[in-house]
Amino acid sequence: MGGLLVSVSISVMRRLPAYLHYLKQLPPDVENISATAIAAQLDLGDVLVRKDLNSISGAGKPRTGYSVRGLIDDLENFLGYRKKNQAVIVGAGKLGCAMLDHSGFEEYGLHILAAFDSDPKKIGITDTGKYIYPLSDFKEFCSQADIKIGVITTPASAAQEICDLMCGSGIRAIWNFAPTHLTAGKDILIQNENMAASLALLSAHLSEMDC
Amino acid sequence: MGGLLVSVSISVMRRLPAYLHYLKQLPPDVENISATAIAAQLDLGDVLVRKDLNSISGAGKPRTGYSVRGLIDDLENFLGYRKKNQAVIVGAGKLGCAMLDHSGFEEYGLHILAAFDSDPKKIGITDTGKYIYPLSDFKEFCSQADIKIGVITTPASAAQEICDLMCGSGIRAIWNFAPTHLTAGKDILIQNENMAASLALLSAHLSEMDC
DNA sequence: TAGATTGTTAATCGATTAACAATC
DNA sequence: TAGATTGTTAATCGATTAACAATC
Repeated sequence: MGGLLVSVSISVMRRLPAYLHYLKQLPPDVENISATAIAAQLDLGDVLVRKDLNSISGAGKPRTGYSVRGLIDDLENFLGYRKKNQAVIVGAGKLGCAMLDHSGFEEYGLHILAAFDSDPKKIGITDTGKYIYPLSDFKEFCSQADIKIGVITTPASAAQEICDLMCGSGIRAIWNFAPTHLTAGKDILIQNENMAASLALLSAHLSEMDC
Repeated sequence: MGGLLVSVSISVMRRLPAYLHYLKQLPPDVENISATAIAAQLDLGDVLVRKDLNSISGAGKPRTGYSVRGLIDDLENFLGYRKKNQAVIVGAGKLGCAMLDHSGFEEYGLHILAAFDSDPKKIGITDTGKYIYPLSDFKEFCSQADIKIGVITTPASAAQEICDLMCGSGIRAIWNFAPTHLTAGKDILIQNENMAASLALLSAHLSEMDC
């Protein structure tokens, strides 16, 4: 039930999950760890790690380092992994269904309740027993369940329309997998999972090596 | 068959696909467009757009702007979307299969040939007719087909092992969806699709709003 | 020509790193 | 105490923005 009001830059935020993951896979008998050790494992500078950790935790002690347990606690709280964020998906294609049935997001506090699709053939129930509802039920469902997070896995052509629908249904944060730029009011966070950019970076790396 | 050897920072690279997507969805009668117009649509600064475009294309003309056609050509070539990059997936779970069957990556020049899994129950053929082979065939397959890109969609626990296998099979660029940090030789590009970080950003945005 | 737009050089901003002081 | 490690202040680096000159 933290609620610590610390604000941290986006670059820092991106590294925090990596620290947490590293700490969690340490053998259970490791009680303390130094920033230098973490940095070496994750290919980062040691001062950077110290600064990052210091900004969300006060747990570091000279000579001994950081308490692994304490750091995990602070990271999980700060990252919201101990909250239960309810979410819904729009777009029950392959990717949408894969995400709906994927249990791994629970670990990060994301609980995906259901998916919605405009295609009547998609309506039904998945392998893991989750429901796919008609898109017409979307707004009602979201306000009933007080959903704040929406995931878009539609084709690019439908994404902006769905984005608007989400904004009109009380959703405040959107995780967008459609390869397109979405516009929404500035109190709505749009987090793009930018696969096209990732692919371009892979391709560029290969081209570089050809020379 | 471009091959222009321009190198561009990662931040620029990430924006290029957004420009391309915007240009492609313009009505076909728009022949020229100004950096200012693009910038407004994508919530970017106009000078930034001009600099980005200028670094990969020489097509800008004072007073008229950029040729939409010319820009699309230059972007597609630069981003490697017109190349055919062959790739394979390891980890034929929900996400792996969704990606294997997803036709959308072709548009970005990524052709996913097949998937591999260590679980014998997963071996077989998908809805779209692609094969899932036993992991033991992986190395042989990659060298035969001269595969340079590997996609990892295994659980975190198996990811490093698969990463090593890929490196030993001639793969030069890895697209990692497992939530873990991978280490490989520095001539191998590891592109992490950092979902945990995305989720943390969504969660942080919601917490901020509670106050 | 005048005006819109590009491209470039200088200024600003933010993030990372280096140097060092503080502490157990 | 001496030494390892943290945390902080100053320096560097890179990316973005502002100002302006060049061009059609």
